[in-house]
Amino acid sequence: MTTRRVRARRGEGPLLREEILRAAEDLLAESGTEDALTLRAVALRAGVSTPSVYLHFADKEALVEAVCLRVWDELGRLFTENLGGGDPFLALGRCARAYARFALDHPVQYRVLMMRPSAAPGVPPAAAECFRHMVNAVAACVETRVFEGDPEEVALGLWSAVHGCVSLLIAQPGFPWPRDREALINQIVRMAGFGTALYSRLPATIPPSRELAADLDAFGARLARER
Amino acid sequence: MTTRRVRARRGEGPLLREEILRAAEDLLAESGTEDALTLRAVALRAGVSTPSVYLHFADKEALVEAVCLRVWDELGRLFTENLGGGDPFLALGRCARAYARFALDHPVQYRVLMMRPSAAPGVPPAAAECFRHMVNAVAACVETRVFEGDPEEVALGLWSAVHGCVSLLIAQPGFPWPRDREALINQIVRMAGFGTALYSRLPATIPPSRELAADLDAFGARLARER
DNA sequence: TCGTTAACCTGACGGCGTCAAGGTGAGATC
DNA sequence: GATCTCACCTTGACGCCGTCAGGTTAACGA
Repeated sequence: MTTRRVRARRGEGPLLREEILRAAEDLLAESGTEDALTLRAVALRAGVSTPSVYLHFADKEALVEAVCLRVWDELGRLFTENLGGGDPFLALGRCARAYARFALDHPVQYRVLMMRPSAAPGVPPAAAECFRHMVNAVAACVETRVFEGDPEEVALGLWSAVHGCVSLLIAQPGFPWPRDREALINQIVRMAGFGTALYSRLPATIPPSRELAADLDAFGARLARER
Repeated sequence: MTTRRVRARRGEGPLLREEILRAAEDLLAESGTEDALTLRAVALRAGVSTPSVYLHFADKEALVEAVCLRVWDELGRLFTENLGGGDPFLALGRCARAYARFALDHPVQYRVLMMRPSAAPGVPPAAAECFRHMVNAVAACVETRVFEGDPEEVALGLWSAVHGCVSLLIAQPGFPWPRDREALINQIVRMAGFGTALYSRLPATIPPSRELAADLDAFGARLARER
């Protein structure tokens, strides 16, 4: 759309904000990289002059951030969906998988918001809500004693693990990744969940590898036998 | 240094490459962000005209990458140091901690190389060597049976966990991080290590949270009693 | 001394984010 | 219906950026 936009009527100025966001969103979807989001390109697409963008966004950074933030509402929905009920440990796992799937479904937006030096101090507002959800879910796991310690710290650890996996998948597609991404995510989520549950219970000095392996074998076998 | 560089003698053209890298390195260290690495600024600092940079680097991307790659030799050294000997599981832990420390010591370089869409396909050469080291270390752990499965896949999982933690620390300083970074790293490393060791041994369906917690308690207690 | 050529420079191009200033037309006012 | 007003948007420019085509300079071999 290079046709000139008709001027909004009085009191309807903010409409332009929405149209600019739409234009930027489309541009991002088509190009697949945020480099395509130049103010000129966005303004042209919205049928408006370049500096008009400044009527609704402080600078380019604010525009890009706003564009990428739009999809994060979806993530909030995913969290509340998956944290619904049932066993809190399983709920947390579902939640982590949903997070990973979300990130891989929106790689550009995820990169912009999570893998760049954030201009504003503090947590990105959208991520803050998700984090709050997650801390609650972890707290529920602490309640059932599957986790121990400060829910915030534990949540940060779990978040780190999942974020690490998806961010590497996004930024380093050249790594020797296994075919099945879903399986990899599952591996990470289980690793993080069980690892968190286990490590706080271990004595300060752990046995040598071979003995630890045998002990873990026994534990796994016993767990399998019991049910 | 804005003084003009004296022209290199015949056959000593490549010297300029080194001086440009030095200038860029200094600029990066002083500013703390790769945005300061403009070709003009680097060239000025090196006492040379802007297009002269192109005599030794294909484009800006190549220059920035070369600058950031310089510190990765150090990481290779750290790996071989820490993977030296002793229990392979412990060695892997030392290695992961060294990796994290390295990343936090060189946040800009780490971000540029690991948290951006890599232009070149395949693993960044410097990271590839580290990865090879890590796969070997994991293979040693598979040897002692503390880990199971394909060493490459397992290594990717461990790498993901540590990378996730440090990349979040670097890109999201506003998160409610605990005071003690070292402790956080330790938590992540232990989580990843023990989680990887444990999860492959568990039955397909795991017990509900409270029972799992009790089982893990018992396991931890038994392990503590045994030594 | 002179020609060759490696080493480097000049000047320019198009594109970028950003800003100061000006236009313009829809709706209120008379 | 004419006029005024000001919310909405444009024009034109600035300085910076990466990049390139072509020219200049000086170290060396003959």
